[in-house]
Amino acid sequence: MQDRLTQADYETLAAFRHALRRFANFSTQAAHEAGLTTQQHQALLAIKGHSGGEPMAVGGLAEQLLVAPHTAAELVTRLEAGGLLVKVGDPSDRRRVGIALTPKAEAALDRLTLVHRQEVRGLAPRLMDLLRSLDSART
Amino acid sequence: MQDRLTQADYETLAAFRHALRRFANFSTQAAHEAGLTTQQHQALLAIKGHSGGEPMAVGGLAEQLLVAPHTAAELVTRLEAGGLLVKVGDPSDRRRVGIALTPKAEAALDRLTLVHRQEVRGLAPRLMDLLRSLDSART
DNA sequence: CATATTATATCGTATTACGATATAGTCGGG
DNA sequence: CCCGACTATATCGTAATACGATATAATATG
Repeated sequence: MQDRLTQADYETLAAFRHALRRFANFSTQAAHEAGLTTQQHQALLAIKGHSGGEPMAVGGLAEQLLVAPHTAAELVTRLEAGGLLVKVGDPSDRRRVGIALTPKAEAALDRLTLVHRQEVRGLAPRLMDLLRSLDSART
Repeated sequence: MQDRLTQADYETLAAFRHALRRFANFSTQAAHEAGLTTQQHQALLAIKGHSGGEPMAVGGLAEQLLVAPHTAAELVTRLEAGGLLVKVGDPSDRRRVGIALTPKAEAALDRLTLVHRQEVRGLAPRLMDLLRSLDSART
């Protein structure tokens, strides 16, 4: 379990990080081509992928993106300015600000999600290999 | 292959990105506790994980980190100032600047790599599930 | 030997997440 | 029913860092 590190461990972990960076890079570029920053794209995806019944609020977005609530608030402000989402008041708790995607955001996200699914599918075999390599030496 | 997107696709992809963010977050925090930024940590890992015979140069580091060469040069400058690496001249091409880890860097990287291997091992099952989910609907 | 190309470095700038703080709304005890 | 504690969101100034444009040095090519 906590056996010594080998040079192969360093190499595998380096390759793993490299693969993650390549994916992040691909994603950032795809987002930019759609006129979005990668954070904006990931915010839209988090909102769309939010399965709960209630619409997502600013705080929930912060939680999904692992940023501070006030950072999510800033992000939402920029997205709203770009016409990608609208704020909807929550009658049951008027502090909360629900957020909903606009058709423009849905369209952009749809395109981005298609190419991302494609990319992840292509990436998967290599990623799985690396994950297994890091695990295989386990006692 | 290019079948329609379902709500499940959005949710799986959102969960995948969430998992990646959690890993990135863990890594950044671990690096900070070791007195490094995450880029510095990843630079050290890339250098250590570089298997080629020649020592890694600034340009090679840039390639591994997917940043512009001059960004890698800045990063190297900061790492050198922190006593984490030393530049070694290349006699065969005096433009090139080889980079080698100091014992201090080796020690920090050793500790970080152990906890990262642990974290990746814990992360692997979930990640593999998500990767398979994105692939399973494939025709 | 002049010019193009490659490798690294410098400088100013823009983006963005954060800390500190502010405002608005909710809730529970007395 | 109202006051203080708490929660949700928002604002502002700041720091970190990757980038574009550019510079310098070394090598390669014709």
